[in-house]
Amino acid sequence: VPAQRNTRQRQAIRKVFEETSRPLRPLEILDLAQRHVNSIGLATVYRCLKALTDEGFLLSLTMPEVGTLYERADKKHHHHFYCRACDQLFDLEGCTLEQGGFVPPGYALDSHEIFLYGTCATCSTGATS
Amino acid sequence: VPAQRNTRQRQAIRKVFEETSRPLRPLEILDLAQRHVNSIGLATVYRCLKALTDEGFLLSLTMPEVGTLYERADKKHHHHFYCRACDQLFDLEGCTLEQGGFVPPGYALDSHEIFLYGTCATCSTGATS
DNA sequence: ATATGTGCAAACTCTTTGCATGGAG
DNA sequence: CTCCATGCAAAGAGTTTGCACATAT
Repeated sequence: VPAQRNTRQRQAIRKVFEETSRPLRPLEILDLAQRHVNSIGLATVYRCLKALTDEGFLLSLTMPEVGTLYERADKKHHHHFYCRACDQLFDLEGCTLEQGGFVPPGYALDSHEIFLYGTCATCSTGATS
Repeated sequence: VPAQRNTRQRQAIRKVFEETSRPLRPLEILDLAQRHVNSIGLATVYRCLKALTDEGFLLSLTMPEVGTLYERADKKHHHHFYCRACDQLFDLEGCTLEQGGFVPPGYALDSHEIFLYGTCATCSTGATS
């Protein structure tokens, strides 16, 4: 990770995530960051999001039907619940995969998606690529 | 669902999915469909995919890092395992959410994503929209 | 015969990149 | 003073849409 300059733009984006814990879309981030540095452009937002993700401050999250969002990386492992009614994303405490189907009381579950990433049996075994 | 004409293009796309059970990307579908009807265009592929999804023949699946894929809707409920090594998507038997962390033997799990969709407690309770 | 489906190209959205200028170190 | 980061605009991917023509019914 090369050294990062502490520009006003980068500070502004950091501040946005210090002010908000919910996952944010790039355009929301641009809008919120412009309140601190009004000349900031979308390309800079994208570049900073990438840099902040690489340096471990942010995590990116691509949610089917919703798009790509960014959130702080220092939250503990969790998953997300998207409410189609209010178009908002909620963090879920704990991990459904480990805990067996935990959904907060009062939440009505329509559907779910589980994606697993790794190495398949064939690739694990022999192949050096 | 309005009546659908049984065009050669639509037949070709149906045939592609009868020949392959793994999830396919739009460009792969175009390529495979062109073997049956070589004049078919990408816009038609997209329109047919939408129509075939609406009529329940296909399901679409947007996988983070991988993109949007389509697969036949008549498979039983399952999830997917993406192997980063071979860039292939595998169907998983059964549902991890219900069965508690099932991963086939030999598969090495790097990471996972779980997305839940529905209505949150607040929206469930009062609000008529 | 008639209206829906198709093919092409243009439009759109989201994201990335090239280049000249600005500012952190 | 030097180089990295920024802002803008253009370029790319992926997907959708307008329009004239083809074709299933």
